[in-house]
Amino acid sequence: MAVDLELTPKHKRAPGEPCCEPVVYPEVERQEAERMAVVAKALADPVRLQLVDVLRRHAGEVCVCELTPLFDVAQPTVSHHLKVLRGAGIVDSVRRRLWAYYFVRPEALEELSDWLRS
Amino acid sequence: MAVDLELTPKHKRAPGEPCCEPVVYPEVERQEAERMAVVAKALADPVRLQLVDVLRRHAGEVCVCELTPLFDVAQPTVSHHLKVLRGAGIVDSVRRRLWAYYFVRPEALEELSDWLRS
DNA sequence: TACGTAGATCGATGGCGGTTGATCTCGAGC
DNA sequence: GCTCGAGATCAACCGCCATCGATCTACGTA
Repeated sequence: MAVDLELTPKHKRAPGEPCCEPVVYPEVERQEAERMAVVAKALADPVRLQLVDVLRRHAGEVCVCELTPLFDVAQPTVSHHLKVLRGAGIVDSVRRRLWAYYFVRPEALEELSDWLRS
Repeated sequence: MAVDLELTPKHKRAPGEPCCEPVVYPEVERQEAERMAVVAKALADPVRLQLVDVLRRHAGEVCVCELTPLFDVAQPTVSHHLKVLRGAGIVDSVRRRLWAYYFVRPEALEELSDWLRS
């Protein structure tokens, strides 16, 4: 029936042949995909995403003592999340006197942002 | 010393007081953060990110039989990743005859994409 | 020196996630 | 009805991750 050919034109094949030619392929290379996956994984937690949101709205630095009380998690947990974000290159920090100040590195978000927008 | 006041003007306080007023806050609500975190988590794997990349470059549907050979993982693994993406609302699928066809739901990426671009 | 505080680290726990071989389901063709 | 293929599901393994109490370190102050 002609209907079959219209629905799956590429899959008429002899028995034993591979099901279809590889006509599709990813344009993003594996290395790029791995880099973006690292950033996505760092953003894959509501607390971390809100931490980045706070830091992005402040061009300068934000003291950890202002970040900790914003969330319903203990202080070691916030510290852990900030460490994960730093490990992904999304934020960095400086220590001055008693306090630690975190700030965003916007370049780290560019690749994923561009890919999502494309 | 005046230097101290310049470095941490907000942290001069009486003993026992909280370290600082909450002058910063996330603009993204927890619910939005949780929704975006779900999408980010779905993209937090190189195989899934490349799967989405392939599907986004095809306005229509792509047969699973074309997706599976693109990656160095077993068939159940690809099926699992597609299920994760479907669970996050990023893709959907239809079955016709023997084959399953997947396609992207671009709306699912909009919120995260807009937040990253903002 | 002694004490208090900011924040990072440690250790333990419980749950989630990626992977795969085996199996199951469903449709097609003989 | 039988067989075969596409793809989803199952079961199991293993490693990673979020969380938090306890502890540690560095600094400031009296």
